[in-house]
Amino acid sequence: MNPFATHFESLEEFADRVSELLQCPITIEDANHRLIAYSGHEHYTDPARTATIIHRRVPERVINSLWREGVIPKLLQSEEPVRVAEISEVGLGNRIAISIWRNKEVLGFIWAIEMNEPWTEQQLDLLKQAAKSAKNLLLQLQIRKNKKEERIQEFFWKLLTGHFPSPHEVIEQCHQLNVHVYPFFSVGIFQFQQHIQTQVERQIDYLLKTTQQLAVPLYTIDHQRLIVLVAPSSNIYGEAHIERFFRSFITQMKERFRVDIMMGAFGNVYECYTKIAKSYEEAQTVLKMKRAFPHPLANIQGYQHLGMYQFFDLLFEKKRHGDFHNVALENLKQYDAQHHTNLVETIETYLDYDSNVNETAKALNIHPNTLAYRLKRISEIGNIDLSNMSEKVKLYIDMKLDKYRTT
Amino acid sequence: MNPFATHFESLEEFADRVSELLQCPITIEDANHRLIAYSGHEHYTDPARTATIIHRRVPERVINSLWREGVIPKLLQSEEPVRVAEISEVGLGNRIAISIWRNKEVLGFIWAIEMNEPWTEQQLDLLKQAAKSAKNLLLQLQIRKNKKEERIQEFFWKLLTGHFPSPHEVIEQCHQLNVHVYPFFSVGIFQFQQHIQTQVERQIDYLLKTTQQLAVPLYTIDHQRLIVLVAPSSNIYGEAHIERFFRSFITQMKERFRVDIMMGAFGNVYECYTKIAKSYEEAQTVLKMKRAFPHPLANIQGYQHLGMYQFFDLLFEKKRHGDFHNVALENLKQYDAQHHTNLVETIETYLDYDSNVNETAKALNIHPNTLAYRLKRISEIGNIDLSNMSEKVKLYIDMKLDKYRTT
DNA sequence: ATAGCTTTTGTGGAAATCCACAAAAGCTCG
DNA sequence: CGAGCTTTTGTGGATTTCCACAAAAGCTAT
Repeated sequence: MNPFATHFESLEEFADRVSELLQCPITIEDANHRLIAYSGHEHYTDPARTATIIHRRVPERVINSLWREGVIPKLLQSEEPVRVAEISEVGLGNRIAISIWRNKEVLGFIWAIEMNEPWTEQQLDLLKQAAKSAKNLLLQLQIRKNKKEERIQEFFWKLLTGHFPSPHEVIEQCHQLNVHVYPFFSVGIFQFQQHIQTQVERQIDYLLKTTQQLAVPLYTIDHQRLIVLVAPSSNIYGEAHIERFFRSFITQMKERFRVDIMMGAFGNVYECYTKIAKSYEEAQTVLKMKRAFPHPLANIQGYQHLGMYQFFDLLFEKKRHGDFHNVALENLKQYDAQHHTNLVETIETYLDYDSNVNETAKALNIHPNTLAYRLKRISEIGNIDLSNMSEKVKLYIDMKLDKYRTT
Repeated sequence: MNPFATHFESLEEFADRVSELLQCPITIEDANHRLIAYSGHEHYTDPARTATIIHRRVPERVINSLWREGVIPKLLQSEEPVRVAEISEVGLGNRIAISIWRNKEVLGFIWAIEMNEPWTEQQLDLLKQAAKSAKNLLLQLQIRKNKKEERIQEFFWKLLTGHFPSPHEVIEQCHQLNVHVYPFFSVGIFQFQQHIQTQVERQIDYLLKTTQQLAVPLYTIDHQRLIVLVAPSSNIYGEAHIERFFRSFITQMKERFRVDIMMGAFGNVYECYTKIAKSYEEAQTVLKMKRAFPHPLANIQGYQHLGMYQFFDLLFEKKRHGDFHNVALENLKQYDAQHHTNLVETIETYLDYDSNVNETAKALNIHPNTLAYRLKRISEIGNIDLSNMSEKVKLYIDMKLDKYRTT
C-alpha cells in the first residue's frame, strides 16, 4: 500500500507528509537544485539546508562538493537512494538523497537528513516510493514552466535583434514574464564543437541555473551556440566576474558532462537595456576575431580585451576597397621574396612581443644582435621609424590585416 | 635712333642682332629662367651658358647662387642693367643682366657675357634699349601660352575630381595639351597663410618652373591652397624626393618672397593616372590630420608617414556612432578626476615616446620610478596589459580619437 | 672560383630598464 | 590632529638594451 496515494494540495504538504513518515527533515529540489518544497517540522537542520531554504537554491559551494564527491553523478545514473557522508566544510550533515525520474530524465531530488541512527531498509523503500509519487507533482510544475519558457525565448531574441526602441518597454516585458531586471548586463556566446543536443541542453540549463557567480536571467540555444544574458553583481569588476564565470562554465561542461566548448565570448557591460543588441554584436565580433586570430586571442573572451581587433572589420572593409596599401610593408615583402630573408616575419614577431628584443630573438631562434641588425635593415628598406608609435601601429595593423584577408 | 626698331622674324634673329651690336654672347630667358633665344655667334661662352642652352633652362644650382648673391632680387626690382661678378663654383663668368618689363611685371631677362673689357655707358644703354624692344616679342609668346593654360587648368581639375575613368583618355588629353606624361606621380597641396594673390601666383609659378628636383607637370591655385601634380624621377625613392622638394619649396617661398606656407602634404605615389583623385584625397587627409594633430604630425608631409592617422576619419565616424567606448580609459579618466592624478596624460605621453621610460619621465618632469609606479597603477586601474601590443594600440588610438573629437 | 656584397654571431662596455625596498611627502576622513 | 592610505623620490643591484666593431658565414654575379 502506497502511503502517498492520496491527493496533495501542494508540494509543501507532500514534503511534510514524507518528513512525518521518515521522522527527518525533507527538502525537494528541481533538477537544477532550486528549492521546490521543504518540510516544516521541527527537526535538527544542518547549515547547508538552512542556506538552501533561505536562498531558495542550493549554494554553489555545496553543489560543487557534491559533484566532487561523485554524489550527483550517482544520482543522475540510478533511481536508488544514495547515502551522502558528512561534508563538514560546506556544512552538510549526513544525508540520504534520491532522484525523481520521468522516463529517462531527472526532474528533481529529494533530500533527507539522516538523523542519529542509520536508516533501515524500510525507510529507504519509503523514500523510493516518495520519489515515485513526487514525479507527478513535479510534472505539473514543468508544464506551466514550459509555456512561459517559450514566450521568454521569443522575448530574448527580440532583445538580441534590437527590437525594442526604449528601455521602458523592455522592463515592462520583463515584469510581465517574471524575468528579473538587473542593473548591468552583457551578452555572451559559447561556441560548441557540435550541434547542441537535447541532452546537452539540459546540462547547460543545469549549469546556468546552479551557478551563483552571476545571474543568467535569459539564455537561448542556436545551432552550435549558446547565447546568454549575464548580469554581474558589480559594475567595476563586471568584466572580471564574467571572465571567471565563462572559464568555469567551459571547464565544468567538460569535466562534468564531457562536452567540449570551443570558445566563449562576451560583449561590453551596459546599463541600458536597449544596448543588448550592441553587446550581442560585440560578442559576435569577438568570436569572429578569435576565429581569424586564434593564437593571439586564445585567452581573450571580453570585447574590452579585443584591443585593436575591435575595429578590424571596419578597416578590412576599407582595405578591400583598395585603400591603405603600405609602401613600407610592400618593400619589405619584395625584399624578402628577392633575398630569401624574413624581414616581415621578424618585424611582426618583434611587435607581437611588444618590441622586446630578448623575447623576440628567442621566439625566432636568432641571436639578439641578428635581430638588431634586421631591425636596422627593416627601418632602412621600409623607410620606417621604429621608434614612432604611430608608424609602428600602422605597420602592425597592416600586417595583421594581411593575415585577416587570408581567412 | 633705336637700332632695334626693325621687324624681327624670330627671337633668335633679335638675339643675334643684340649680340652683334654688343660684341658678346646674348641669352634671353623668360621670367622662369627658361631659355627663349640665344645668339649663335662664335664668342667665348662660360659653362653656365652652355648648360643653359643644352637643357633649355638655367640650371637650378645657377639660379640658386644668383638668388644667394642678390642678383635676381635686384633684377626684379629695377629696370637697370645689373653687373654680375664671376661665380666660379657654378661656372658663371662675368655677366651683365637686365630684366624685360611690361607694366609692373617682369617678362624675362637678357644676359650678356662681359668679355675682356668692362662695358662702357654706351653699351649699357644699348642693352636697355634691347630690353625695351624685347618686350613686344615676349608678349606674343605670353598670349599664346595663356590660352593653353586655361584649358590645362580645367583638365587638371577633372583629374583631381576623378573625372576620367580610364588611363588612356588621360594620356590622350595630355598629348593634346602637350602635357608631359610621367611614369609616377603624386598630388600635393600647399596650405598658405592667406589667400593667394596674383603676385604670389607669379612667384609660385617661378619656383615651380625653375625647380629641377622633380617635374611639376600640372598645378593649380584654389583659395589658400596650391595643388600640384609632382612626378619624381624614381619610384623607390619617390617619397623622399617629394619630401625634399616640399621642404625646399616652402623655405624658398619664405626666404625669397617672404610668403609663409603653413604646411605641405602629398598623397601616395601611383603609376596609374586614374589614381590622381585618390592621391589628392590622401593629400587632403594629411592636411586634415595635421590640423587636428599639429604636434605629432609637424614633420609629416607624405600620406605614407601619416601612420595610424590614415584611418582616423573612419574610426572617428564609428566612434561618434557610439561604438568602442574604452572602459579602461574611462576608468583612468574617472580616477584622475577623483584623485587629481595624471594617469591619462602619463600613459599618453608614455606611448607618444614609444614606451621609453627615460624620455617620458623627462617630458613629464618626474622621476623614472614615479613613472614606473604610475604605469603599474594604470595597468591595475585600467585592467590593461601594457606589454600587449594590441591593447596598447587600442588605448593609444582611443586617446588620440578623444583629442580628435575636440577639434 | 673569387671578389664583393649581405647576413649572422660574437665581444665588451656604456646606458637604460627593471625590481625590491624604504623613506618622505601628500591627501582624506573620522 | 593623526592614522592610514596613495604618491613621489631615492638607492642599489641584477638584467637588458644599445652600440661599435669585427670575424665568420652565406649569396651572387662575373
